[in-house]
Amino acid sequence: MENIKAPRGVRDILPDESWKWASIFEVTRKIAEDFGYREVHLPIFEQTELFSRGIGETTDVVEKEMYTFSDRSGRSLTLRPEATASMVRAYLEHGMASGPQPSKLWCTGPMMRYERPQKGRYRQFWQLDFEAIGSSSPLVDVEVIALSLEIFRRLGLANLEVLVNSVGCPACRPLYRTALQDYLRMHFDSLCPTCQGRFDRNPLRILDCKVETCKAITDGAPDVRDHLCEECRDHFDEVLKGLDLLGAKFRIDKRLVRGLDYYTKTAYEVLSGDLGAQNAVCGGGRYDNLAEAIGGPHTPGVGFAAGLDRIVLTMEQQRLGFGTEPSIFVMVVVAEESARDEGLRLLYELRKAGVPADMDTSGKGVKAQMKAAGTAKSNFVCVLGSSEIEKGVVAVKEMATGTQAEVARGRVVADLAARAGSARR
RNA sequence: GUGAGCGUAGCUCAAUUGGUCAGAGCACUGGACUGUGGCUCCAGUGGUUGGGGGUUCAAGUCCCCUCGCUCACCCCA
Repeated sequence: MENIKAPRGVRDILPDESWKWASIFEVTRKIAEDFGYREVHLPIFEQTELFSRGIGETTDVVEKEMYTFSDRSGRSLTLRPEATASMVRAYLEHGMASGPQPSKLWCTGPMMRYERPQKGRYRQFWQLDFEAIGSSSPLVDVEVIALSLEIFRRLGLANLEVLVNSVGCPACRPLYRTALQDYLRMHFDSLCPTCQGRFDRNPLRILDCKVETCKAITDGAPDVRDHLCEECRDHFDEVLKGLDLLGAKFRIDKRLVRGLDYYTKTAYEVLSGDLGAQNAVCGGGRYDNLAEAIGGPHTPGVGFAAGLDRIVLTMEQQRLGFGTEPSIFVMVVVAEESARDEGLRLLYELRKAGVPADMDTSGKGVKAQMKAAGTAKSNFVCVLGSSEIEKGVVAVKEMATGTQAEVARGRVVADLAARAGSARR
């Protein structure tokens, strides 16, 4: 412990927690199938330009949060800070536009951002990422949002808030931007210093400032929806209509803006009421300009990223179940040294039969082996000693009841396999 | 990058105004019960008190530096 520790902001997911993650992946994988999304595995690092051009040169992510390095040939590479840009790159690189549209893809894995760690924020964090690329239909926006809500529904998450908004497109956003600036200019002196700094660079961000005085000012600010072009307005209406149709509970939040440049039209976010300041458990929206930004043909797309670390935090906070923690079903206990070979044989027969089984290898006494079986929460113990071997039986003890019975050696594996099978259902 | 709080055994925490203060519980290992767990009792393993420097007769306890953790700002998943 003296010297080498995990770097700041990263952590180990140990066995007591990893099985919970596995159960979330299982649920997610099933939902992906149910919605027709196929899994892809993407590289964990990319050419730096993919992100600097895709996400936007002036965004916080690109300006100060990327892990960028040169490899041995001098190429500039970056550990991915998010998955969407990679997904679109893969879509373009493999000509997926020639397949059925939209291409519905998903992936999971770690993302890396150099940020100050705090509750729910790590330098390496896991996301579930779903993207539908190649369609501009608002029904796809609806599907993506519905899919994310279905994940949370099946996991049992409560106390969530769904915020939806439209951030317009290159045609109408600039007009709104100036309208907003015109309004804010009248109150410029009352804005907090941070917002005064944002005024020119990114006035939309002022809308979600947490300072009370800024909030009061932006309460009266012009609404994006009144400034959307006809196309964006129709699109937004269709999305809202679709969500209503599915009975989705959401709130239109005119303050919802996005930190990444590539977003157009639909923007949405799912907030957890059981996290700290970092309360977004999922964020997404439409990004019709991303493909062009990274050098491809105009290709519309929608998607979302959900934060696994935050989902787990919320689930633990809400004391939700994670399915079943895997455990050893049978412990083989060897009563005497002379029974060790037979014990080993039995152990591997059980394992081959698909019964989770284990055995002590350190030569401990029977009592200690029993205790280990208890700690491992094993359902059964098979005791083997010279007397059992002579009689051709195995003493099978059911740990929960404490009852023990002799079972013929020839039948014991099939018998336990049957019990393990029914126990798992 | 900024601010605040905190760093004592694997875990959770004790240690009066600096003076046997390096401890307890849990966990782990062994024993009481020489072939049987979960209860009880006993014993044992385990810490250069995050690291470095300073003040002092004496520092876990005070001061400085450093590293780390936590929460918040910022930003987002």
